[in-house]
Amino acid sequence: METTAKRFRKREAILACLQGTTSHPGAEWVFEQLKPQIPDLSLGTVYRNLSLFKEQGKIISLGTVKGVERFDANTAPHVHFICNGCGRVLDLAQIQVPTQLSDAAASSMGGRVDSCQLTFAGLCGACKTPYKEETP
Amino acid sequence: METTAKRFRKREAILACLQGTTSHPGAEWVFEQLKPQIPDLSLGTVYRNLSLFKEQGKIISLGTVKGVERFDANTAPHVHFICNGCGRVLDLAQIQVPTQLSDAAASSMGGRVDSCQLTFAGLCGACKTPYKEETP
DNA sequence: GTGTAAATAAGAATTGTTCTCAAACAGAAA
DNA sequence: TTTCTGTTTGAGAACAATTCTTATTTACAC
Repeated sequence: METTAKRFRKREAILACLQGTTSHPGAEWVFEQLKPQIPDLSLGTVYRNLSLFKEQGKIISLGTVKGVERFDANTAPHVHFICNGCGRVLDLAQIQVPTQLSDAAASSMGGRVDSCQLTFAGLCGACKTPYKEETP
Repeated sequence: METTAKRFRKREAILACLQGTTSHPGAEWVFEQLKPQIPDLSLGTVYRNLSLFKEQGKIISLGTVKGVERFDANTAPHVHFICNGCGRVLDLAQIQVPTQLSDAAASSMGGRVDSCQLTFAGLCGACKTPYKEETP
């Protein structure tokens, strides 16, 4: 029977959805993705569980892009690029934040550094050379 | 009469307020600061003008911290530290993001890098060692 | 004075997110 | 099986930050 996954926890589906994409989506996107498979999914459940995963450290928040909080199931420290054109968030896996920067940060303000986020913004390859956009 | 500047543009007051602080505030904070001097200031005006300044490049947005967008009139690239204890945002003027990182970012994704933000998070000196009393 | 375009106040509308609560569910115990 | 108990959920109300609308005010040119 095809009663496989649908009867089980939606929580797992939400985490799996995030783990199965590199698009650093927001809650709404996850909801839209899962809705066809899980028609009785509620947007509130998506928010609730994303929030839970964040607390548990299973996912991280990249902050809000254009008013929407974006998430990443890749919890390893890595660098991001936000396209101001299309809003996409890309991983820049090649780039590492030098550890001496973290050390310098900690010592320069006498506190403790728990995490760091390096984010570049600009235009991605596709948006850099766009089709001509007209205002009517 | 002391009706000198207050009857003139609120826009200027909003920018000046942001330029006169290092606290990386949000719209509400700016509004509260100016309200005593400009009693008929509207919160909408603060939002509108912050948005305008951002567009014009006169200020930058640090993104949202706990749901509130924070701004900085210091448009020179610099590093920030967010204290998870007290929520303050500090400048780490001593630290620079190596330019080769930006270059690497741009070339690795074939786009254009317009800005970068390096943000550390953790506990500031005060929050790291709480209740440390000074000698009386 | 009149005309005009920019800036504003006030608050309504919008939007992303959180909260409430009753119902559904999963698993343990009887 | 049936009952019990704590967990998860759907639906939508509530909320807060931000944006939008509109009528009014201002600055300035004529």
